Amino acid sequence: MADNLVIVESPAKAKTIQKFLGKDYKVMSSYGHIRDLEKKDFSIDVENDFEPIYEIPEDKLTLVQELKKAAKGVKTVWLASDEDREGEAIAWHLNEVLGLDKENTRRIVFHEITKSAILAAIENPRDIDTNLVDAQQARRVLDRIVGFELSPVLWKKIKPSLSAGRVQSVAVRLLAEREQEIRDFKSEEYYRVSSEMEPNNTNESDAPALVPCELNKRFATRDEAVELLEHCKNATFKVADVQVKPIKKCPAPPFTTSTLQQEASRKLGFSVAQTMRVAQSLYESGHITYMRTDSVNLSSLAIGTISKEIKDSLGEQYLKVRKYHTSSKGAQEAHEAIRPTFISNHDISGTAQEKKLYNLIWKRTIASQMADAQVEKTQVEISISGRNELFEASGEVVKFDGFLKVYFETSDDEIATPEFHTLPPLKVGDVLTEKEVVATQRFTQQPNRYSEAMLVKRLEELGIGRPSTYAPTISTIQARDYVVKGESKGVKRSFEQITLKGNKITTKTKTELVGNEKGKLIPTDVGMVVNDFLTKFFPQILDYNFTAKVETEFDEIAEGKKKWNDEIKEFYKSFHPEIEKVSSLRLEHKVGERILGNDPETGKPVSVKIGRYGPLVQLGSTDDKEKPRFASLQKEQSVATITLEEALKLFEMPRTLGTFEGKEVVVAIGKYGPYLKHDGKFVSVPKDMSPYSITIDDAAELIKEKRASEAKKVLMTFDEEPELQVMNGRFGAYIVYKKENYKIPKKYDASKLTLEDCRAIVNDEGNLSKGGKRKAAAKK
DNA sequence: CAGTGAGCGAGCTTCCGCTTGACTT
Repeated sequence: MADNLVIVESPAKAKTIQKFLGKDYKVMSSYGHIRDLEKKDFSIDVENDFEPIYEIPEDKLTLVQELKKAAKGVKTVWLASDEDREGEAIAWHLNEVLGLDKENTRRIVFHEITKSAILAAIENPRDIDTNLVDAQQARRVLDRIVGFELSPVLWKKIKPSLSAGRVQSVAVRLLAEREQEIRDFKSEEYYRVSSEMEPNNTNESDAPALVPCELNKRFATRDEAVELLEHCKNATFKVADVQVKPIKKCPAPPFTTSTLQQEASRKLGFSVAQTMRVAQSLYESGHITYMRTDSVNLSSLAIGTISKEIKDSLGEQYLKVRKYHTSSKGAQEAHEAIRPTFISNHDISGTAQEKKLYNLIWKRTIASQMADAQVEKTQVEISISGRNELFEASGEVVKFDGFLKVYFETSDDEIATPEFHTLPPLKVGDVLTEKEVVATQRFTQQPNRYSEAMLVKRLEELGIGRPSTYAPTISTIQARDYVVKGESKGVKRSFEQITLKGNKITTKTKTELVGNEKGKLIPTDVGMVVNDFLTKFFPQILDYNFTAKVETEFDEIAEGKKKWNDEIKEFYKSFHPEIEKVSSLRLEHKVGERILGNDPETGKPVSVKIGRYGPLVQLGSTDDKEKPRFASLQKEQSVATITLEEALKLFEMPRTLGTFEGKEVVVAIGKYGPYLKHDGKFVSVPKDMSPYSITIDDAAELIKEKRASEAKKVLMTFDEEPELQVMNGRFGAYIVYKKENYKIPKKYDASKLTLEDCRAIVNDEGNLSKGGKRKAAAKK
């Protein structure tokens, strides 16, 4: 029986520490928090100094029982949760819930999982820091107040089940404002002039022959650009200036959660959630250190092994030991940076994704302790006789590759290698001849939408959210339908390219795709309307600095300068009346509603707004004797941009097309797009056909096609057993009997099944497909 | 697979931060 119980937050960590401490110590994990505010109710006693009402969540009950039992049997309990606000609170909750007594309880902390760090921690125990715990309680209570008071206002004013919170609402705001910028953006035309020139005295054979360069001025009009090209026909080009400057390039610091998510997104195309899933599995199998961290710090042990690795494989000159400092707001630095546990492992075994991510982490870690790259940058200015504009060219020569070496070593296509191009040797006064001069019509670009990783970056800069919540926040705002991760297909645009070559000027029209963005976060109508509402009525909460402001208060609580309930009371005093006020506001129009005009036929008003099930258009008003008509917006339409004409069109659905085989055919737009209804059956209208212009003949054709493909689905029927059919599905033949699906075992030839075979298959329980059960479980 | 929405009704939804789990085609 061990004399000591050590409790940490993560089971993987527990396993490692167990190895360091040996059998006198039993190391267990709390799996994060063991207690929280009650899930259902507000659970803050406002009248009683904002006393929080805690509960042990159901899924933690057995764990807590086990911890209690373990604590009873030992001399000393060591609370070894992380050294940050949340970790301190976990220690305190454990202390309370397990009923530990002061004599036998120690609080210890360490920032890195190394034997020496843990032994040192055990030598230096302390008491639970109640001020830090109070700072956590303030954080927790504030978030509950904001979330649980704000959300019901949205249910009442916009639509049920929506949510708002200190973090998610600001995340949506960032996206909504960017979207507004894009909507307001007016693209402007300009002309960019570039050229390729050849030095007249080319004698060095291995140097590049051509100088790519660009004019230092953009032209607003085509005429100005053409005028320059005309001028270039007879102009002389001379090197006017050559500047050679040494530049130093420094490696990036080791990964934190947020930078790992950004790099994995850029270089590997991983989503934020995917990165975390893969990193989790690397962590659990012991390949990397903890993946939820805001620290760029490396343990001295790690710096030692990394230095040795660099010296041994690349040489001393590539080594430069560096200490990085975390600059991000609100960082709590309870862990190390994300790094390989053993830097000597250049590769690991695992899935393809695990290998790729590990490789990225390995390179970044190694590079972070390597020498700067020394680059010589040459900037050249080329004058045009008779004009003031200049052509500019630049080239770079790597004098010492330094940390860049680890990128060059493996020429992995997925890893972007920095590009350096060199110039031919040039000196002032050298004369050049133009091979061609090209003026290209360009348009100023609309701002980019956020990718998941870019959003995380921005949130981190603002100090909003924590490493453990970046990925969940992104799923929440999508689950609420505030944001979709989507494609904006972009539009084709043509542009002109005017080329001067061999004293001739020619014009070509080319096309390009603009605004084509994949996997970007796009706010929905609901997201835009909710954001407008929240920023208008609760500007203090939606303020980008709100979190930073409350964080400084939490810091003061942690330092013992302020009492947490006083701070919360102060906040509540101003916040709660706002909630009451806005909640009882009688608004003339529904939030986000737009009046589009009147229907020319009936004269009734047409409006667009967010309904209980999403965006809709309304024809007629509720005060009218006649009930108003409603129709949902189509996927590509939006509350902000729909016109009266487009809205009126929506009311044309559902529409009766005529009759086919004596039964009515109706076209309508449903949840899954346009469809036909005929004789109680549904047929989808293909994407290339418009439901507005479809004719009864088209419809009849579609119905027949559907029947034909249906017929192919049924392979066999038996007169004796009408409830049994052999069907042709996506994965081959299967049997349907009394609405249950059965697999056909391999020993049968599916095309030659007899009724007896089928009965035998159905009677064997083992052939029953479990598909239905899984769906039922997923619904929960 | 296949719209609903304007008022008698019943009760539900929701926050942020810690941490993993496991019904398998």
